[in-house]
Amino acid sequence: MDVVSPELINLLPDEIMDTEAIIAEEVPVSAAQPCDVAPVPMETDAPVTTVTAQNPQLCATLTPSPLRSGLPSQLTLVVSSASSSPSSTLAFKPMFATSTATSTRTTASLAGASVPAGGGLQKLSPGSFAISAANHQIILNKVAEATKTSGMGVSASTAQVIKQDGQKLLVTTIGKSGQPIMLQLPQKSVLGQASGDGKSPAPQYKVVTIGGRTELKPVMGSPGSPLPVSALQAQQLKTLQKAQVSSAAPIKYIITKTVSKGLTSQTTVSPVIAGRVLNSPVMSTKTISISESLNTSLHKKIAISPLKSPSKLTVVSVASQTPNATQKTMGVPVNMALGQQILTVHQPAAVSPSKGVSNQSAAQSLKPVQTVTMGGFKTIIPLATQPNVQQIQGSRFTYVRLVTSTTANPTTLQAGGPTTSTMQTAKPMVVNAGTVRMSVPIAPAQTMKQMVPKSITTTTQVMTNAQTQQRLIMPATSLPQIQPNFTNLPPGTVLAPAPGTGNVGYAVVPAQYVTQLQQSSLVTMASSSGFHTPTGVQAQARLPVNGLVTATDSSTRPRKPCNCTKSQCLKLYCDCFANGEFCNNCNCNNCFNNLEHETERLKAIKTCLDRNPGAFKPKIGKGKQGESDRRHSKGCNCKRSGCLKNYCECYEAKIMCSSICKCVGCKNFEESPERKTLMHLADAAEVRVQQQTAAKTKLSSQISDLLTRTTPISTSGGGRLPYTFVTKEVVEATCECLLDQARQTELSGQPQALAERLILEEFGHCLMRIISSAGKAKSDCINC
DNA sequence: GAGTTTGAAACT
DNA sequence: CAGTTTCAAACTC
Repeated sequence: MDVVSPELINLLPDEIMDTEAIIAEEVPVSAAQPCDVAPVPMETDAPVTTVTAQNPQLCATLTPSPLRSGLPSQLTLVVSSASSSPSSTLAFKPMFATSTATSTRTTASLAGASVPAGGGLQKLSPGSFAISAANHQIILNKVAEATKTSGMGVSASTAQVIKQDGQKLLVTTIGKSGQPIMLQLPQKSVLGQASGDGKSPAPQYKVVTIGGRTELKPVMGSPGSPLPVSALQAQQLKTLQKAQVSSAAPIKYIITKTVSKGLTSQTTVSPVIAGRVLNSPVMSTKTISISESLNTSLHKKIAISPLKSPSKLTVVSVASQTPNATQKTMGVPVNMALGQQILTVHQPAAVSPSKGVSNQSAAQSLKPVQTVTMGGFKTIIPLATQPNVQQIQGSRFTYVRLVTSTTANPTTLQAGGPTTSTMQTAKPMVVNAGTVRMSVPIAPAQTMKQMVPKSITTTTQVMTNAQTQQRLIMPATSLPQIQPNFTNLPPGTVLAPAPGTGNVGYAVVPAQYVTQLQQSSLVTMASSSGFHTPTGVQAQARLPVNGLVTATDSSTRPRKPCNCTKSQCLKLYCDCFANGEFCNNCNCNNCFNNLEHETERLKAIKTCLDRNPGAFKPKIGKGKQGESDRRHSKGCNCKRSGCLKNYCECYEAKIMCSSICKCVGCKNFEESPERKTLMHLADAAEVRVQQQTAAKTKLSSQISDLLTRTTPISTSGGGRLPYTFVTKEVVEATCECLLDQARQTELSGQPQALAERLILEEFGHCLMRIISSAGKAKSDCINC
């Protein structure tokens, strides 16, 4: 039973906790459902996860698991294995301690009696999902909070892998936007390395988001091990895509992850527009190589946070590790599917936020794949492909509601859901069982764990009942809830489990902080466990008007640190707070603008919103025609600065004061000579700075080049001779030699051509002597 | 770096 | 809504 902090519950918006709509979709899973019989729900309004397998047929349903504790998660795959290994079960445990019992229960609940509880599953890693070839099921189970990873008694020796030749696992999720996600295990895929079978071909795990196009798009990031897409898969994909409803050309990502021999993996995130992979350099296709080892689990999660811009996309990837070396684990990035699904982004309509329809109702209880646009915020991050993810979109941010899979019953599920299958030939099993339990941040669980110093305590528990597994049980007591207006919450805010509250509770987490925490998490994990992660999948993708996605590292986004001393950074005095960001690397004192004080922070946000519903809305509204029409939403009230100092918000924003302003003695207007003078000065200063910077860069380059080219010719040691040997005296001596040579040739009556040649030869001799002397001097210096 | 100025935010 | 206070950034020395 999960315990929710009443204090946090009070702060939870109703929208977040609304589960009624989801409950209706909650259906048990019929494990006996044959893959070839189960139709594939294609309704885009419903979350559909389809897993198809090739040789042997491997059909599965995925219910992407929520992140980390408190994020009930369950990923279920129904496997039709030709090899029918009696006990071939594979358990992928999530990075966050997933109890063995939980996985077992999940398996039992999904597979019926075919898998005895606690017996059939082989735990390869702390719980992500399990594959049971015997009962034709693959259970991807990421249980909600796992308080303890260890103690599960999982033995690597018992772990088994699926070794069917040519086996492929295709997981396709189709959502509202018609974006299938394929999880593929091609070529004798081995989903586990725990067996230590060195001869087994490198298992590959592939997650692909396909755009609206009918053809399967290339997958990147699988060097040396291309993931073949069989005709069947292609057909399935085509079928899926034909069923897609989305007419718009969505911007999507293709994420591929290849796990090679459980040692390395690469993840590539490529923005895709209308199913087309954008190879443009500016698209910042990100490839991440992540090391994995047998005793480490790689858990990747991708979070999207729109941040302050309607079209911003924050991608967070966290690699974590199971320190318990006694467990041979195979990090199967179950969350990759989740992350990728979240990552799928629709191209928002280029509409000014001011034009948008304001919907104060904020979050809505929607079908898992339904998105909500509010406050004119046109950015859409469709979670359509995510069966258990819902989007709650605010004016400047997007919430994602993760739907917890309970006991997925394909039959019931199909009945309950609008999904339909068009992949009969692919023999897919579709499980569309999702129950919204809570809105959770897209932030990685590890990140959240890292963020929250208060570790999950015993209050967080995973439901042991198979039917209610991973559900979050909310307190029966009716608690007053704050209802933060989603349209007015700080931009980029996502909801995160409150620290110390386990699976429940929410913290308003600025999107940027997700990446901030991500960075720190990576560092922490790497340093603590020796797990080296070259880079994390984190980027902020911005969706400009032209629809192209440009990924920028959030770390590069400048932000001035605040210096608050009395406001605790919980008032709009604090720029960080006002911008919806956590304080990070600030100089503030007694800062409460962090996750450790998310309760206070939520209250402060609520207070601000009560005082001013638009408190977190940008002050500088975008005009219809660009910056020329930008103006302060409220106008300034300057009295003494003439609106020509940065005290003035208009001037600071480099915009003119408008009629809205109540300033006195304003000089910040178009024809103002003072303003023009200041502008010219500012421009000139800027030019000077740029020139200086360019000059310094050029000089540095030249010096570096010079140092490089001064490599001695005659030095045997290969060291670089100091160019300082070419002193003034040396130059003069050289010139004297050359002049002397010239005189000699002139006196001897040599032709001019020959004279020039002799002079040049003399010059060469001089250089050789200089180099030789320099080398000797250097050698002498070293010897002494 | 300390002190002052300034105007937005917060408060009454 | 207006006046006052608080606050932190901008600015000056």
